[in-house]
Amino acid sequence: MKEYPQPDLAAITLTEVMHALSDPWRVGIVRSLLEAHGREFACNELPMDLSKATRSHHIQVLREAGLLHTRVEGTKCMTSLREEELNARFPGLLDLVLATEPAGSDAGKSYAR
Amino acid sequence: MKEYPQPDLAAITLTEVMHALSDPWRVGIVRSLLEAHGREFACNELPMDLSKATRSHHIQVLREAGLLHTRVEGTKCMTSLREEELNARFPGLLDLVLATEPAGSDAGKSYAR
DNA sequence: GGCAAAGTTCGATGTTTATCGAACTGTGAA
DNA sequence: TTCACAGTTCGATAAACATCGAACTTTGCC
Repeated sequence: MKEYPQPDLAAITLTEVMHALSDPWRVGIVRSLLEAHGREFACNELPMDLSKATRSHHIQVLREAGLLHTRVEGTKCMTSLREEELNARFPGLLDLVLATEPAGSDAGKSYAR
Repeated sequence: MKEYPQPDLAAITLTEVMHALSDPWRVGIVRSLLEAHGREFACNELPMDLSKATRSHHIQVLREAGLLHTRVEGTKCMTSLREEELNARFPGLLDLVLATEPAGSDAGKSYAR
């Protein structure tokens, strides 16, 4: 598979990270990863009702904004949160995501739009 | 002039507020208001190199996302940050804006793109 | 080799967005 | 009332974005 270049977090602006988090699906992904406490996810493990292409797109946006790390493992690509780095560069950001309850707070497994 | 309806912050999602802050001009406005420590600004006091129409647009986006309060005073409209409410609803958000230095950190008075 | 599984890339499409100038609306003052 | 000032609203335009199905690429496995 491909290589996954990781941007240097120092070069990411607040605006860019905010843009990455301005989509409900993407906030949902970050929240899931936060709640999973370090566990990695394969793309299609994320319970989103979207096509493969769109899912891949959202993960790419998050990766390019410095939020995600992706490791290739066989045919899968395991994705995790760059938690420590993010806490250093944008202190309070992840806490905010975790503390702010999702829009449709009835949602259980799969993300609400 | 018009009335300025204020949304209830409880109804604003994290995604919406993130979207409002996903533009460099708008982050600049919020940062200015934060640094001004409670002082109100008239629209055209904000040192942005944009047309009146665009400036008005950005302020509207921020207002509709619950970030700004606008008070009519004569022909001007004085704008301020809903600081306390925001700290209650999105704890850490404004600290984050304040703590994260602007992109072009050489910028002095007027906002960098 | 042949095949399935997991992602990515490639158009295409429809929606949203930022931006502007121009026209409009109130307000206050001469 | 006439004028200027501060904002808003209205097209219009160009760029960015979300979304999908289809085609493609890698990898692992039989």
